[in-house]
Amino acid sequence: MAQFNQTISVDCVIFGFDGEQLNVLLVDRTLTKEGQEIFSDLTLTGNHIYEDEELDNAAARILFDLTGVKDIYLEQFGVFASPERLNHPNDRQWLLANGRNPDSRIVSVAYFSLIATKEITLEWKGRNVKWYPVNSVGTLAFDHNQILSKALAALRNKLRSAPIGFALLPEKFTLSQLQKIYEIILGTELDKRNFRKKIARMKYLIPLNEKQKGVAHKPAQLYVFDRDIYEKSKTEMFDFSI
Amino acid sequence: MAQFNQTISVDCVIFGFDGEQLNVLLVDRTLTKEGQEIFSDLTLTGNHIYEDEELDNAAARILFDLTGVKDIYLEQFGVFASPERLNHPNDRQWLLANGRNPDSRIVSVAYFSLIATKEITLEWKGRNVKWYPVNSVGTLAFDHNQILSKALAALRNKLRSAPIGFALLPEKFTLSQLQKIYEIILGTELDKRNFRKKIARMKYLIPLNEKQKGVAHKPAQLYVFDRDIYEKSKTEMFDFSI
DNA sequence: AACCTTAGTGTCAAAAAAACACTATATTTG
DNA sequence: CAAATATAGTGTTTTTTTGACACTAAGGTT
Repeated sequence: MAQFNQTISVDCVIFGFDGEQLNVLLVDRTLTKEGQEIFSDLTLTGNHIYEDEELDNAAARILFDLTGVKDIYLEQFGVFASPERLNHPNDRQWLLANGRNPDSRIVSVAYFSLIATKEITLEWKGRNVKWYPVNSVGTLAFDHNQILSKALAALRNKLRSAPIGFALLPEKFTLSQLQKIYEIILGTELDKRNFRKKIARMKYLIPLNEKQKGVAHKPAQLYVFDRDIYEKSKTEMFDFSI
Repeated sequence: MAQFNQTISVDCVIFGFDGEQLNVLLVDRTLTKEGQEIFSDLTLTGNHIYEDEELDNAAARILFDLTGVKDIYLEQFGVFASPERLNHPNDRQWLLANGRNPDSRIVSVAYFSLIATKEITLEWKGRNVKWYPVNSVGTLAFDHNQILSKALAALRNKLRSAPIGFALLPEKFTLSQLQKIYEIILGTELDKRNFRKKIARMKYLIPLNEKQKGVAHKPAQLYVFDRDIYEKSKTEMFDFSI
């Protein structure tokens, strides 16, 4: 059988939470030529992998280059390799402008990641990378709308079965903040008392001897997420569902 | 950034159920030279993709070549691309013997699939392809043990949330056969009455005016799975969990 | 001091899950 | 042909989980 070589890239759907809404990190690849804007649109963050690099490491590297943070939650959720990936009039032009062959298919391994936006500062390095609210993302380049949509589905799925929401919060957080994450990602309102009943079962949620300060209302108890306890409890049981 | 081209293959973890245990389709790539066996070991079924082929189509093609059956349940569950994929002393030799470059990494998109073994006859086409019980699979070539293990996890996960078990049964089946599939794949015993209570809710499970014949006990009611009703009910609700 | 805002807490009803044992009907055997 | 064997099929009770629901507490602000 004939054997074709393909270019493989890793695309990261980086979700960020700012306390109010869910955002996604996008690259503005607006191209200007002699002061004139040729086109303007957005892509997910991504890059090629090195020849001898693990896929997971490539995704972590891309994330590190953008955020300067390591050990971030990352999960592979799919591969995309449609030959008709160029779904936007600009795509072909952009590939040519970047020295790529627009006729070679790009196989894209997709990861999603969660970050508390306040915990990091974006390292732009000349690229135009910004947070955009997930709800108001318009048309993206290539098949990136489809990838984003699958990423959201995978995120929701995962959030129901594993305590990944903590990655979107600062180290110390309140239960109301945690609840808001569930509400925004899952797109439903949750009952405060029922929510607290459930998370009371999670032994890896540790209350601190510390309260919120400087808020114009009753200060909330602060909690931390104990990863060690979680890792141990994982083997014992499967107790997380909202 | 430098751009490396990679060989992409699709690996299919084809699960088969024979009424008793869960099997997986493996290729025996025993190599003999001048009548002497050089080595003997097993791999998952897989192949390269064509240049302009959708990944899903490539997986379906591989499956069709082996089984002669189309429209089989297939699901992508991961990508594997460790540079250390050659984990067996034979792997390098085998790649050389098959005209492949053992130093170029193979990126492998993995699918799993479900088949009722009795419904098909394997089309060997000169290759040595057989069913092996999942429980007693030994060391496989490359990273195929890892892929198989992830496939099983994905299968269990999927079985809990979607009615895919029917793909492992003949068209007409009994509730006891269905229950056995759940028990064997999930690795737990299920209560007969509770199981039947749950599946009674599934409107796409249609009882026939037909019973088992030639069995030395009370003959069981036969059922069919109505895919159309299932597809409709999917949009209405999410009612499948065992 | 009154007000505003979010934190925090318990009960009851409904639904779902889990435990549990006997009768029915076909074939096979003695 | 009577008994044995093997699996089919069927309801009730208890326990657990879920979902609905409303008031007091404690800070800061006006």
